[in-house]
Amino acid sequence: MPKIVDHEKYRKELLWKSFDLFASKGYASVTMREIAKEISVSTGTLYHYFPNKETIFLQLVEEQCRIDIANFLAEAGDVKYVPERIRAIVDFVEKNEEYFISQILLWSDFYQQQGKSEVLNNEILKRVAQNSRDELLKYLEIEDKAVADFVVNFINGLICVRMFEGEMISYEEQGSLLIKMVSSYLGNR
Amino acid sequence: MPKIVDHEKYRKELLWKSFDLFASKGYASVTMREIAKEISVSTGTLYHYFPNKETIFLQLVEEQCRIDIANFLAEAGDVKYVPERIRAIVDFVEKNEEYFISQILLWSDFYQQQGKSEVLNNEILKRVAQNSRDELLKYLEIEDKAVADFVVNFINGLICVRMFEGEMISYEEQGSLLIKMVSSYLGNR
Amino acid sequence: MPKIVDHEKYRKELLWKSFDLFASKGYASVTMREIAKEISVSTGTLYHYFPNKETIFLQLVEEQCRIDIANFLAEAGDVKYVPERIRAIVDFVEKNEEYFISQILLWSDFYQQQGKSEVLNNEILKRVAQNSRDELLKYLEIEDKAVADFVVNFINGLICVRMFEGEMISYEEQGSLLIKMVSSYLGNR
Amino acid sequence: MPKIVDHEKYRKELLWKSFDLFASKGYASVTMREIAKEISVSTGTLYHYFPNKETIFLQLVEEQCRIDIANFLAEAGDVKYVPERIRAIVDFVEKNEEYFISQILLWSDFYQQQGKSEVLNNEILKRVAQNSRDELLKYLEIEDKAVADFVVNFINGLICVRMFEGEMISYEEQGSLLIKMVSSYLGNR
DNA sequence: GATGAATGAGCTTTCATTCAT
DNA sequence: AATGAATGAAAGCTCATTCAT
Repeated sequence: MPKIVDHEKYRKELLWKSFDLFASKGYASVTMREIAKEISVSTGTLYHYFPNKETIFLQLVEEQCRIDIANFLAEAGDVKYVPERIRAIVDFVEKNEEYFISQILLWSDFYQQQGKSEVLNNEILKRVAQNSRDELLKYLEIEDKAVADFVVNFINGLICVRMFEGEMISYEEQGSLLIKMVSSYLGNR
Repeated sequence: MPKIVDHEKYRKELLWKSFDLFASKGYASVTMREIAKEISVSTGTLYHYFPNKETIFLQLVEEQCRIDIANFLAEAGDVKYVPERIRAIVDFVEKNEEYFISQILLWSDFYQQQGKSEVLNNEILKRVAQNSRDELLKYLEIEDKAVADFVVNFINGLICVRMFEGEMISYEEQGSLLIKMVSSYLGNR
Repeated sequence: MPKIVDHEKYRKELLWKSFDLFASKGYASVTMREIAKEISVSTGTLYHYFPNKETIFLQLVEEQCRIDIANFLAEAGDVKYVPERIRAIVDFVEKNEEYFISQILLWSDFYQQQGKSEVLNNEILKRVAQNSRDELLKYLEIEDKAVADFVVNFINGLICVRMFEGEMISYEEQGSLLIKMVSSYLGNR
Repeated sequence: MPKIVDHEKYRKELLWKSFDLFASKGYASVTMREIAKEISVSTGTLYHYFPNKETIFLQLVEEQCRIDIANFLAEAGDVKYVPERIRAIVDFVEKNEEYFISQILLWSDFYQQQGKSEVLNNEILKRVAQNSRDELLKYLEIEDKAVADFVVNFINGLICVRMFEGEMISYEEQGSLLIKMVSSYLGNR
């Protein structure tokens, strides 16, 4: 009998332990040695559970997105009207802005390291992006898919812009505008 | 002081020559040797004109943004109505998507290296971001500043989303939707 | 002592199962994990039966040589005249060239790891080398031992040269020449 | 002006300084750090002059073979008859046996590390092997190329056999036999 | 001003071996 | 006896930066 270890479970544990490091330093500048040290194993052990650095990152992204969505849904609760649901998303993003910014940074860093086509063809990333968007669309319950996409895109833009321009743009103002626009558009159709 | 003039001029020349390399490979994965080779000087010379890699990148970002706006304005021409002006921006972004993605990447990269507060307080970046937005707002000629910001934010979101999700989102669909929304909103006020 | 018998038997079984791997990849580039996987045991078990990688290799070489001779003798059959017997050897070598090359490689590898004197004094290797040569000489049935050695040496050279120079040297041509030389020499004495 | 260094000349100097290390430890077990230390430069400098370990080895083999042949020709001098020329080669090999054995070991080691097809298709190795053989054939001045090849192959075999079986085989006996065989064969044609 | 040789810390990854279970 | 998780030194190689010329 080998040492009794639930391989899968331990793998996920290691994954979570490495989260903070990636979140704070990005993909490229985190070294395998650092990860190993952070999660208190040897580099050898790290490679026993993950074939390479890229895989650690990818699996982390996947795990993490699953949790994000669950968190949001739990927190957002059931609200009746579209405007309130958009508001819930905007509020959630505002509250967790720092986190979402570090997410974009992390993805960008990975993107740069791996090259465009690698990223766009990466099965895990594709699945994660698709899944996140789907869950959000499902939550929004806007029949016109293009409009639902519009909302998601705009909110992404908001994060992105806040990242580089800071307080110049306000969630309150732009969120309200988004709601008005969408309401007006959906009402007028 | 003729010497200084030459120095400055040459510095900018070197900067421009390195542009393509950064645009296509990002910040992190470009090496100083590569830059030197691309612009046909030695690494020593590179260090004579720029104190380090980061500075090259930073100065490049600044130069480049100045030109972007000019390019856009030249290409977009004078159009009478707001919808057409939004369309012009969306088209410009679509045509130069690759370029705009590398812009985001470049900025993200810098962001990560410097830390959030550094970026938001960095004079160069602040000026550049402010300036780009101002020029765009001026071009749009939308009286309500919040709405103008809305348009700019959405387009940023579009780029960002396309970067990670690829063809899943279409400029045509989302651009048209943006125009309809804004028109409808402005008309209804 | 039935346990010991089983142990020994199992050890040899493992040895044989690892043969193909060593033969095709050499000594250095085969890892213990690979061997373990190939023979369907854990690395732990591997170390239970063999103290280290080198020992596996060494014991394999010994086992293998014993079999080589048997194989050759079985295949070669009884032929009457010296030229035909030389031809049989050359043909056998040509047919099993890949194998003989990996033999040389295996031995060289060991040689390098152990140093010259170790090799020349290594009982196992000495016995194996001696035995191979003896069997070959016995098969050749050439009375003049120097001539028999000559044949064996030449064939060794052929393998060695083919290893580094490939198709440049042909078995057909050089084998025929060897036969003519030896016949002529033996006839003329 | 850069530091004045004759790049080519210095490269060869570094090459020669690394010779002993390879000769005594083989290819695989010599590390880049060891080489760097041996020749008193940093690993960075090593990589400034050679793109990788393989290239160092290959260029060394090439340089070295050139010298070997020159040495032999210088030492062998002009001798009139074929038997004497064969004798010269055998004597040279006997005198430098240790060296030739380490050569075979070195090549074998490299062979194992790179894989068969890599070696047989390697342009440098092909050229070196061809060249060495050509020079030897030219020296032998035996009209029948097959016979000349025969001599070279046999001598290679001699080295190879001596390597593994040591004193069991004598240069004196086998060399004389080779000469007799070839003389007899050439005389009888 | 200009060159490119030189540095060496640091990177990801591998692997024989050990040992708790 | 058997397992495979764990180790960590060491491998080949990269790269921003310095500095003698």
